[in-house]
Amino acid sequence: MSDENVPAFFTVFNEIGIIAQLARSAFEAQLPDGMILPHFSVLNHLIRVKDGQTPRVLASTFQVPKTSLTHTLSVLEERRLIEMRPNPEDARSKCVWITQAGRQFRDEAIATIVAEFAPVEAALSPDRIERMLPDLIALRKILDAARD
Amino acid sequence: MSDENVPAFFTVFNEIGIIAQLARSAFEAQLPDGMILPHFSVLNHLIRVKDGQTPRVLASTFQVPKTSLTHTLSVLEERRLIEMRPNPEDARSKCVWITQAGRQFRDEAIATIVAEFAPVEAALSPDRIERMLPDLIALRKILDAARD
DNA sequence: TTATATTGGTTCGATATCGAACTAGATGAA
DNA sequence: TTCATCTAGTTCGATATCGAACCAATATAA
Repeated sequence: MSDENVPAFFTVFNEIGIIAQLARSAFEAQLPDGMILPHFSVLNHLIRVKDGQTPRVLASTFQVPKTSLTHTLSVLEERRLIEMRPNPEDARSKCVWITQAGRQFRDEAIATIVAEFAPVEAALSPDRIERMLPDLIALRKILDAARD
Repeated sequence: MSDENVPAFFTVFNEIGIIAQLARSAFEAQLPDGMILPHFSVLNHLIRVKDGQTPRVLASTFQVPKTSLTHTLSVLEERRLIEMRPNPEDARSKCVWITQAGRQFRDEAIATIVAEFAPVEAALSPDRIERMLPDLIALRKILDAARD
């Protein structure tokens, strides 16, 4: 099969995959030892959206299997960055609450990473960012809708 | 810290991360059991660029630690999709060659995945793809240049 | 009501990732 | 030369991912 038969949008996904990997590496290099992007992402989500959500809801939000999330949450709980409390509405379930230490961790991580990414920010024209964002959001929604 | 202090381009990286994850899941769902994206990526690279390269070069191309690549290559070799031969120019080193079965595997994977992604392709206007690609490439180059 | 099916979460096992330490071969300086 | 240093690749150990099987609780149907 020659490459002409490969649709052009595969190149887009390829570039996106490379960017995601590079950005993730740079991001994680600034996190303390043993902390990785999913740990940060959960804390960030609990603050930006809301805490008190169940692991089930979080797993579906992040598009990961619930077993993966169990593990991520156990690390965060171990480090006292979240608390797991019983769900008053369903005895099978739990609710995930961020702690004060968790908020502080997330804020400090952002401050560190914003500083680390300053050269990247400087190299990026605001035009480009504004131009890309709507297309990226549209693409994400299309992919999300295509999931079975 | 309030969200206004988070630079706008973080949103771009966030969207890119989500898209990469969704695309990867959809992609891997079409691969045979036990095969994942890195396996395909190596085969694809060996065909699209060239084979006979050393693991060292491949690791640096894919931006992964050499230990990760050792593992990926061992799976591909186990499945007879690549062959590792001594490097005639350096007795420490090896060269990675794709087999006929490897070529066939890659071609079939692409055919399957192109079919699977047809709905996504249909939902994406060619305009959008063309508009995004140059910006994505520019962003990737900026990130790549920012690596230590 | 009671039996069955479904759901939220964990445990387990298999594979992936990746840093540290190691081995063998290459390179370079004395 | 020869000895120290560097480099390519593997091994090892620790953690991450994720599907299958499991348990407990809820929802549904008879």
